[in-house]
Amino acid sequence: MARPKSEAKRNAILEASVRVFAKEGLRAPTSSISGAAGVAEGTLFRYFPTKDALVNAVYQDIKADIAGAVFSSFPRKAGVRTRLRHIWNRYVDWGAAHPAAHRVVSEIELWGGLTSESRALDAGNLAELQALAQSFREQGLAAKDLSDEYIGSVINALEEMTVSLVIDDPDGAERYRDLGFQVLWNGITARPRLRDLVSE
Amino acid sequence: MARPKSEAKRNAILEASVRVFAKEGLRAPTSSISGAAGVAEGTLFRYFPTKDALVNAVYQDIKADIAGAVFSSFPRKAGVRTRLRHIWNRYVDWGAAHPAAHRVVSEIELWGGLTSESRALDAGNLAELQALAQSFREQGLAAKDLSDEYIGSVINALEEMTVSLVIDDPDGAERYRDLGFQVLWNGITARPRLRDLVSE
Amino acid sequence: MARPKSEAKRNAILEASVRVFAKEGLRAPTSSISGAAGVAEGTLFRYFPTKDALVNAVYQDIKADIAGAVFSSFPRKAGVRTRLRHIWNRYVDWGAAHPAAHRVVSEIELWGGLTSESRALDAGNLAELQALAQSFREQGLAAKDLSDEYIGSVINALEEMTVSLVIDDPDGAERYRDLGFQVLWNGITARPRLRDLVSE
Amino acid sequence: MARPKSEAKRNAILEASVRVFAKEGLRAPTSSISGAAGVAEGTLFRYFPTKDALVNAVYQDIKADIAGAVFSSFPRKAGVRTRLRHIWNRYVDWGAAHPAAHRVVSEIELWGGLTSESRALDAGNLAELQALAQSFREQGLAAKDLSDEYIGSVINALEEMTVSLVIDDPDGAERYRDLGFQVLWNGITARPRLRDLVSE
DNA sequence: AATGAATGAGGATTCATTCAT
DNA sequence: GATGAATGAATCCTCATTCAT
Repeated sequence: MARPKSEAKRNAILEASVRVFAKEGLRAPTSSISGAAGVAEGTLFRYFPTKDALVNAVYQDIKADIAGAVFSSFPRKAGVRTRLRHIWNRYVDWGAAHPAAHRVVSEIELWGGLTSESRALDAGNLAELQALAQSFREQGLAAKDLSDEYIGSVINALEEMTVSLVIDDPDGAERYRDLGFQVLWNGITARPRLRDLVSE
Repeated sequence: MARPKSEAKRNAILEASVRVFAKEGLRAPTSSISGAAGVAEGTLFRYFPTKDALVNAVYQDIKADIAGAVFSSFPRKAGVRTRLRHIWNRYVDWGAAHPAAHRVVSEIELWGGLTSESRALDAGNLAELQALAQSFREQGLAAKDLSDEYIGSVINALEEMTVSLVIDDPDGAERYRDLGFQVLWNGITARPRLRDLVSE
Repeated sequence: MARPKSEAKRNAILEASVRVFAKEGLRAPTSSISGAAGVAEGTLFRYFPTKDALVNAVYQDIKADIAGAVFSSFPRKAGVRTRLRHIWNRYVDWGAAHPAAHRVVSEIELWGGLTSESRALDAGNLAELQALAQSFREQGLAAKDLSDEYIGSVINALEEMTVSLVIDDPDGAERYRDLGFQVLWNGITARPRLRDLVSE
Repeated sequence: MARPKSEAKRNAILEASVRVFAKEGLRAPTSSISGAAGVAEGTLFRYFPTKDALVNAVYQDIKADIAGAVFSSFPRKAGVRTRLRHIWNRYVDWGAAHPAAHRVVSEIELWGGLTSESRALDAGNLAELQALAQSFREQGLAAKDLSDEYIGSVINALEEMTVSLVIDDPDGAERYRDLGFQVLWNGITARPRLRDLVSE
């Protein structure tokens, strides 16, 4: 090879994309991104054939980052509550630490140009979430009528809410994180005689 | 005249905007909108001086519509739960009935071009919500540590989640509506004796 | 209508295209053309949706012009030779008078982007030519074995040759025109008694 | 060294150029050509300093190939008709065998970037042709008023016509070749008592 | 000598907005 | 007031060419 296609440059473009998209939205020109990445306009297109492909790559990159953050040292053997709390904390912390990426993911999801491959990436995370939801239900902790999928939605909705609150008010981070988990737990666990069941 | 001539034409443009923006995103050309509205390209700009102004007007129009749907015949004298349930049902039903508008509002909120005037519009709705949260707390129903604002966020997050679920699966509408409210209620009301256990 | 889409402007663009394409080839930028036509860059695309469409329109426009020149006051009742001579003269004269257009048509034909609609336009002219060839043959004038189609090809080939010669050397126009016709006539008419000599 | 290393590579590029130019036109990117030739993008420019130079080289290469095909074992001592027939057959056969190269030459000739050196190459062939025309005329075979140059043009025009017909309809190859020659011969040779017949 | 990554000027096309009718 | 033709800046992407490896 004359010069290998630098991984560093690819990452520079992805990171610049996050920064620029966060500030200007997905309608930011590719030239802003190449500029922010310190490469020529044409170079961007050697790494990503179209702007759409770039956006998809940004999405996949962030999703992989989230998955790494959330599932690294995941206490797979621990009790349901501990595992859920792990995911919760990790995701909220990730969001707090990466507000730009968080914002960009939201915009991309609304965007309408995601490839099915990109969408498939979520399946992994989701599967893990639903596995958790399943053992949650099997232990009789779940309020009746809640499906695995539904529980996943609730977790997700309250995670997103919490991340937004934390980003808007970083000083309240820990409080929001705890409150959110409490609301989540109370929201989805069965109420009557809970104390017997919740011994963990 | 301050107002341009035809209110009907203005509404046609607003409605076309919702349809077109829902399908193509905010990056849809103004010419698509004027076309969909059955007016000439130039006419649009007699009603809205710029595209940004149009987007803001769309936002305000939808928000006003939501407010009308949610607060019309609001049982101001009824109990907290009834009032909350009223808001909950009305909002979810509105979302189910207006998926396009719902989607467009989400995109506009992420968009970054909302004027402060537009943002202020929400204040009204929010005020009502927080009034509700306040009496909710005053009656000792709320889990401790939940501020009015925070309760508003939770309501909002679970509303959005529920609307999305209903739009994706209209047949489950009523079930999602009820489940969502149950999760909300359990999530934010105090759990008499469980506090001890939940301390982590 | 606010302002009708000016036919004059459309023609200005077509004529500028011929001039510019003749000088710079089909790879000339559209901006050169709009500039030469005295309109804005964007205006060109209101009249022709793509560059390809423009090239096709140029082709059709020129072909129509040729057909007009060649078949106006066509002596349909006259003898074969007169009619052939009419076409011959008119075409050669047209080419001499429109060297740029002549050149551009050649390049477009080699280009590979002609629509079937554009190609169909030639059918008209060709039909007329072949009708002529047919009556030519029916009168026993044609050398044996020459099909209508083939005769058409010969006419065309010698016409093109003649036009090129005339363009390169305008002073010899009349001579080339006469010589060419003589070669054509001798080439395609039967030679009563010469067959013996020509046996190879 | 003056010559770059691999003659094989140079030829691979030239042949790939013909293939690619025939399919995509001269506007084909150099990267398509290097790809088709199995060399790196940069390698092409070690053999040909610019794209224009490559096109000129392609032209010269094809022209040399034609000259080889047409004038190898040329019966220099034979009669005019035999010699003309030799050239005719060889050229038509070459065209039939190399439709891509034939097409590419046409496009290059229209292209406008040929160097004078490239144009000069034809001179050789042309000289031979005109020598033929000269002895043709000297033997009193030519119709009066036909210059050597003019006769060359006619030969060329009918050759091109014939090659095109053969490429479009390979089954008719031999027939087109013979017919074409007959038209050519009749077209340019004197007709004994033509004036009687041609009374117009 | 060969490679292919990097470059950036250039080109087709879009679209918000203006303005003549 | 309504229209839609006209505008040209802005954008995505291409590609001939250079140059580090």
